[in-house]
Amino acid sequence: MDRLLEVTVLFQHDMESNLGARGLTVSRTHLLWVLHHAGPCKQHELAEALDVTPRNVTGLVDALVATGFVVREPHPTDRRATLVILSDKGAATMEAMAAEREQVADGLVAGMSAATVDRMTGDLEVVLLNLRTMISEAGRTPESP
Amino acid sequence: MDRLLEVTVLFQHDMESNLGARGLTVSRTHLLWVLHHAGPCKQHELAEALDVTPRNVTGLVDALVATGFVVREPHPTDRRATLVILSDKGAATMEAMAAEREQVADGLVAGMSAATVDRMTGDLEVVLLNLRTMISEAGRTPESP
DNA sequence: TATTGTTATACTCTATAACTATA
DNA sequence: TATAGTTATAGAGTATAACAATA
Repeated sequence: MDRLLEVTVLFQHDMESNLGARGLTVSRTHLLWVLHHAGPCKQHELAEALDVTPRNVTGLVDALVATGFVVREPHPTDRRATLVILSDKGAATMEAMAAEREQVADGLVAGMSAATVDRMTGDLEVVLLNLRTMISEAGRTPESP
Repeated sequence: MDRLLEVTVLFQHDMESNLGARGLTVSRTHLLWVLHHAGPCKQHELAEALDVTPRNVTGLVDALVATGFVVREPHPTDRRATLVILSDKGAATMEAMAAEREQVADGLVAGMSAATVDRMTGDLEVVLLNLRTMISEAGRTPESP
């Protein structure tokens, strides 16, 4: 199972490098990702989607506005709320990332037959179920780094 | 390949919860892990092992001393350096974590035959190689959260 | 009264740069 | 001069609590 951890760590690390080159961080990208899929959102909705406090969203959106990835607009019907919307730059970035994502997914299974990939996917599904079961059952799982 | 990411995210999240319950963080545990395997270290050595600045190690060790997981001792031959050593509490914690780790590894593949596990391990090895190749080749890999 | 977002404050991880004590 | 660790400063993510404006 150390393979899994190793893949995890490498992936994470590489991801941060690439985002950094684009002027983004993991958290901010996560927020952009939600906007990309859900469309314009209230900050409150973003907080729920990211499982983070509203205060935290304020900071992330501030940073994304400053770097031009999103814009704030007043909510049409609720004057307490603000809508967060992808800018042209933000939308283009998300498009590019989605495309890259496909490439990477293909690259990861390079040299493996479709059957093998399906098989591994099924195996991982079992692991995922086991993991979920363990988490909900007790709330244990250890260290590692 | 989304299975992989999902496993990754769940794992990470659960790990943080458990460490938090013990009064630890991922970074601090990583440092303890190095001490557990390498024995007493100079802070400089820890900085290299964790791939982090010496200044950062100072902060981590400060926190671990304050919470009683490690102690600082003068280096026997180099009076510039300090040795960081696991306390009894720290050592006991690492032992417990190592044991739990085995349990979790078993739990992850519960219901899978030994042959299936071997097969999946081999598949993941290929993925790992592909990932390494992609990283060194260019330095690309995308987002995702 | 309840909700939305903000200011205020604080903790953790991380980095660079400058400084002290030793080699 | 070079090395080990520290102080000083800064930026990112995160959290709680108190507060304003609006429902």
